[in-house]
Amino acid sequence: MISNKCYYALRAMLVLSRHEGGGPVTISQIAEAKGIPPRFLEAILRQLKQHGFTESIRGKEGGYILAQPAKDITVADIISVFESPLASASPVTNRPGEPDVFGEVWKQAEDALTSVYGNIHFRKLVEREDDLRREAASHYSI
Amino acid sequence: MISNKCYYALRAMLVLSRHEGGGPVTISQIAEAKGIPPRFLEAILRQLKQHGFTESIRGKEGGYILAQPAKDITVADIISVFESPLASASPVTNRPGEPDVFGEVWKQAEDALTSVYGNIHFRKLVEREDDLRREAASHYSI
DNA sequence: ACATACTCGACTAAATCAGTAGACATACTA
DNA sequence: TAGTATGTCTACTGATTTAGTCGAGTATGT
Repeated sequence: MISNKCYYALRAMLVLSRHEGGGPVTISQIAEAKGIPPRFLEAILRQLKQHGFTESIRGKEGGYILAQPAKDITVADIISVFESPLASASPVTNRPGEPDVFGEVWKQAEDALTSVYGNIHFRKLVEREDDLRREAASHYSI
Repeated sequence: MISNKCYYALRAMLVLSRHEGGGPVTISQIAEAKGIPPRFLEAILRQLKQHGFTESIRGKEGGYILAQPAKDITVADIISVFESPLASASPVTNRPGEPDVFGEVWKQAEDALTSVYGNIHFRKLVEREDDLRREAASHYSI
């Protein structure tokens, strides 16, 4: 299960990706666009910055921009900032001598998720968002 | 991330699968074998019973047995008892009119996990556990 | 009757999640 | 150099979930 915080982060990254090449986008603009509590978003964007996915510009005309090209940042990159391991790897310890049958299961699951999340970058998501908007519009015009 | 509770459930099911065809196994035996807090395990086995994966026999010589053949119960079956959706589907609501770009992503992730967890049944896990034990034993005898 | 099991509902402590608040630093502009 | 619009940092708080625990019951075999 993806947390609220992580989902906010993904949607904020989507906004920044859409503005790639344009000027910085402020916290308030993103918060407004996506309906995210601004003070919470602030913490999220800072965390993304610490992991090298966003850059910030202070002062008037400031805001946030992407620190990397949108086509190089994947959903997996962002998720792993907020959710420790992609898939499981339980905290409880087995009995001494108990064979770890599930270890391979978790590994397979993690690989499966990585191959999904790791292949979706934000450039693609922006395009997909455009498509969805067009679909929604044409739905009424037919 | 798989919770402790769910991981306990999986390991308990492994014990029951190993005893498939034999008599019932008591809570204390399973708790002892896997190092699970007994009163907690009790709740877990009851929950598994309510979902049709275990059966209980009361009184002396009682205990728990599988309600279905071990080869028909998958890891996905057990996980979905304890963790609501296999993959995400966030609780936060989008802005009205905001296209749901991530919906398809969650769906792909869920499918990927289902195809991993849904293809591992407990008969296979028991065999795998045997293999691991043999490997560990041969490691010392070489 | 008695011992050995499972059954049920309520309870609690600790951790995590979701979000808030206040004081501060920086940068542009007049 | 004052003012305003931005991001930065640390700490805090309430709600929810997780991980158990407890006490009093119910069924079964001998």
